[in-house]
Amino acid sequence: MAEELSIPYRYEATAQAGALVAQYSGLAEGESSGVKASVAGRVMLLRVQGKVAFAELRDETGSIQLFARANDLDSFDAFCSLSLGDWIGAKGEVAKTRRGELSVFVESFVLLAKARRGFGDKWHGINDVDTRHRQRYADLWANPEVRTALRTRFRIVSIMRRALESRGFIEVETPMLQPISGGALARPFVTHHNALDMDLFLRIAPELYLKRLVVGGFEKVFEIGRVFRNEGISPRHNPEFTMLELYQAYADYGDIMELTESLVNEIVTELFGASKVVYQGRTLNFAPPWRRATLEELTSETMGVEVSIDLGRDRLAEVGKQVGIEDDPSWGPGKLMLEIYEKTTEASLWDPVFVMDFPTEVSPLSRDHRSKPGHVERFEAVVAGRELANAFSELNDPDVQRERFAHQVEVGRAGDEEAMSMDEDYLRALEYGLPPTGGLGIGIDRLVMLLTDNSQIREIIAFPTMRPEQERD
RNA sequence: GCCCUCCUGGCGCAAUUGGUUAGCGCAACGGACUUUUAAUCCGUGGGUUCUGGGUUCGAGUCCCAGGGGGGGCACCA
Repeated sequence: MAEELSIPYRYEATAQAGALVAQYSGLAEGESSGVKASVAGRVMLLRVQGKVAFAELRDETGSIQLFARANDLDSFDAFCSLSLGDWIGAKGEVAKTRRGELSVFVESFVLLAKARRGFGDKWHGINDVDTRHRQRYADLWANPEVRTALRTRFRIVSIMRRALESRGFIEVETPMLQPISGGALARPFVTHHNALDMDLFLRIAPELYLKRLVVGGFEKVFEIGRVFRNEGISPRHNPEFTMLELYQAYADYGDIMELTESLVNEIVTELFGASKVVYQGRTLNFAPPWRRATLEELTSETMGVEVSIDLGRDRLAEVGKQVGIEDDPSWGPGKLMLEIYEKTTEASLWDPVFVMDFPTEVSPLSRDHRSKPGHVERFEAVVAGRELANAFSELNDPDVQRERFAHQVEVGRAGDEEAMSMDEDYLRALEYGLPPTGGLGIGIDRLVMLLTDNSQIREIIAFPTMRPEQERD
């Protein structure tokens, strides 16, 4: 109780560890700066040696040693009985010890919070992946690289916001609870509104609402936010993840390609000072212009023979069989083509490439290609073998959109749980007129993985989805 | 959802072909030490080996079921 009462409600540090180290690392061994500083942070190590004691204090910016002597510090005994993990504030002169370690020579200190649990082995930290993800608060301290990666994540989002705003986009918010789940092909989470006594879906994409805003007169909008998909968890999938979606009136997918490569390159350059980054031991070059090639060209390249939807369904089914795709009678040639591309080609693409002109069949919200029947003006930006972005010239003809929805409804009746539903309100919006519009979606988590050299999505999500722990005591 | 694999004190790890009271380091607790760097030295306590069954004279080790984790497949971003 006494201890609890003695813990202050605030503490004013005059310096942070990182800044002190940067400023005074030039001191000679045994030399004092003559400056007093107060620092606050967590005790990471403690070495008591009779009438002197050394502690490593870590704050958000780094670590600095605390040096305490019984002669100079009245509460020396209390200092020695600190636990690893305790938060303290300490004040004293900044100087180097005889051994040349920059330290705060503690004249007074105050306990800010007691750590009643330890942060694992002081050398190995916490290794158990289960514990690390369930107790992220401890993981973040025990394994500083985790905090570094998350900080990079938050910074990427921040840079992205600024970059978009500087291009005249405004950030908007649209419903997460939606009566109709649309804008992507995925299974939604379902929840219930009691007062309205109706089911609502957690959004799988903000797309259809953002385009409604364009109908309403917002010409350049973006939203960075969480979407939810009721699918399996894997090293690359979390049920909730963060997407950027943006829409630009009067633009087509060509404009969006230019925007995408410049936007991503701007983020990379601001983070690393260059357009090249190393991912999983290989260099990735984000410098524009990125390669542009059609889905069919790229697939033909890897197959060594011409592959396109012009081959017709039967020929494509044969090609699919050759590469190990088992045919599904509900698929048309477009879906087969996409399957073949994904199976044979996508993973082999390394440096950023715009994979263009998808089959209409698999792109219910994209506008028909201006010159290639059966195709839409859609691209995916593929980096390191994975889709990073998905974009298209938006379909703005309400009649065509209605047909596409109708086809989706059919597919859904046939058992595809990811099919879209008819969205009459969205069609009504289109009937008011959606100007030619280019749209883009970027998976922020995937981008962060690339830029933090992580192959595991869990590592760059602060609190990844997990099964609850079993109830204990 | 399917397949493979892992689960030992707070943390990191051990335990020979199943064989005596399950070891070690860190942390904790007590003691020594006035310039340490994972400080060192002496001492102490702490585990129903994920849970529940089973095989066996004997199970941390083998078998079955369940729980949780990880990887792969499927699905997707």
